[in-house]
Amino acid sequence: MLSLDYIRNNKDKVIEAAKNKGREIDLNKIIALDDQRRKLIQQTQILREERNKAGKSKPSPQVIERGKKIKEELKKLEDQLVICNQQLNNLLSYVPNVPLPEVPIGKDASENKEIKKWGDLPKFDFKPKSHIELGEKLDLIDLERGAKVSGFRGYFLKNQLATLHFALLFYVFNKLVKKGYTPLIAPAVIKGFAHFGCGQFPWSEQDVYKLNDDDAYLAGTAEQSVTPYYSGEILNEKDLPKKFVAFSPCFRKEAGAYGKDTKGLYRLHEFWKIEQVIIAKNDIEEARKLHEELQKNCEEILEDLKLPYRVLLMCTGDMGEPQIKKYDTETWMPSREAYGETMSNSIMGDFQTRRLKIKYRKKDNSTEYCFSLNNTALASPRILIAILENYQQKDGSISIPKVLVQLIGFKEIILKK
RNA sequence: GGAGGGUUGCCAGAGUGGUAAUGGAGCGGCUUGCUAAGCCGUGACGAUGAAUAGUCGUCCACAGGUUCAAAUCCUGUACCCUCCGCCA
Repeated sequence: MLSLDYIRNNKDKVIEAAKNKGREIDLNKIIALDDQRRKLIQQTQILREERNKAGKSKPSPQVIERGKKIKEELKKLEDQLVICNQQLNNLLSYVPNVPLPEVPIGKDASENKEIKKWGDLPKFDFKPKSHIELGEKLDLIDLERGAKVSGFRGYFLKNQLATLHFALLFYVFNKLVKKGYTPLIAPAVIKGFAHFGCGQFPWSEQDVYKLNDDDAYLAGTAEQSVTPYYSGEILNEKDLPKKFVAFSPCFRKEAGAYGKDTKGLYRLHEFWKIEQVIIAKNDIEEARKLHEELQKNCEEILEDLKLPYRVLLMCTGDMGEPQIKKYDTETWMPSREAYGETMSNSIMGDFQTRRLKIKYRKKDNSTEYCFSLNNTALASPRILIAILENYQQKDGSISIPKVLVQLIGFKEIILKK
């Protein structure tokens, strides 16, 4: 959410940003509604002031008569104000955030900028298999029974791969805990306000699972439960930034992705993630530094795992509505003969914290909305694609990344007779 | 699932129809002068304003209702606590 003051003072910027993000907004309508809202507020305040003054002592019959009149007039104005606020908030909730100047302007993924590449692509002196083939041969992934039991995009991870999955999650979780991030096991069942606060609603409602008739939804990422952790609170400046590493199950309907990535472990309804979330001061330079820190963390993880990756600076057309700057980190996946997205690192400015009412008290005693940031640390099973395919051997076995061997207790996955 | 109790500012806590006591913390200021103490100020949000000035309004979990007037009375909802039942 942008503030009305900001919108009024930066009309052209906001219009330009929405255009670059491919979103339609009607700022003139928003400003007209805000004018109307202010007028109604002023009118109600005058009447309330009169009522309050009359209420200071026992009223005379004339004052009671006048009071009845005020009550009627107020009721009319307040009803108008409710409608006005509803319309205004509805339009306002669709206004996307304004990207930073260094963000390239572009229509879609083709205009993202590659800014880094790491690691040598594996050279196989045999025909490499996809993770699906490897998973079937070594009895590590059961997609058929997954679909039978869970439905489309369902899966079982099995045998050594199930153990590897846990080891990866733990390795990454622990790595960030050691860096001073506060560990959290975060809920996956969350209320609507959390989705709205993070900017998932109103734009991506079709991608979220709703539970029965309650105010209960499944989270698509721990960002949606951890960012609202401090909602409605005022934090102390000296306690910022708050850095979290959170584990949670993640659920996505993938409603807009029918027919895309329908095979294997790439696009799933249910997966697990270690997420980094930061609540920081309202300071863009500090936010840029923290953004780089989050980026370094996820790159270190891929380097520990010795997986080749590249980093993209996302263009305006391929970033989400709340974001002002975003890096995607993509990991090499031999069967795709391409890098596939495994991490996504964003600065949100005060867009989410304004919706969630997360503020902090500054040294001069005034309050200010915080900034929020988040980046994936590890998403599994997707990352398993890269591990299985990059670590496959000529004899059909799969070696294990060194950093995990101690944790997991075996060095390779081999075909069982 | 059943029974009862509760929700007031950063915290504690008074307040049963006339518009939020009091104590403490933190922060700021002043004074004294040194293992610290005392005094003063300080809730959030909104309208108006150049203003972090003043004035006014709103906020006692949330949403409605009754009333000239609601923290206070009524209804609904959420959450917390205690006990019983069930349970990984």
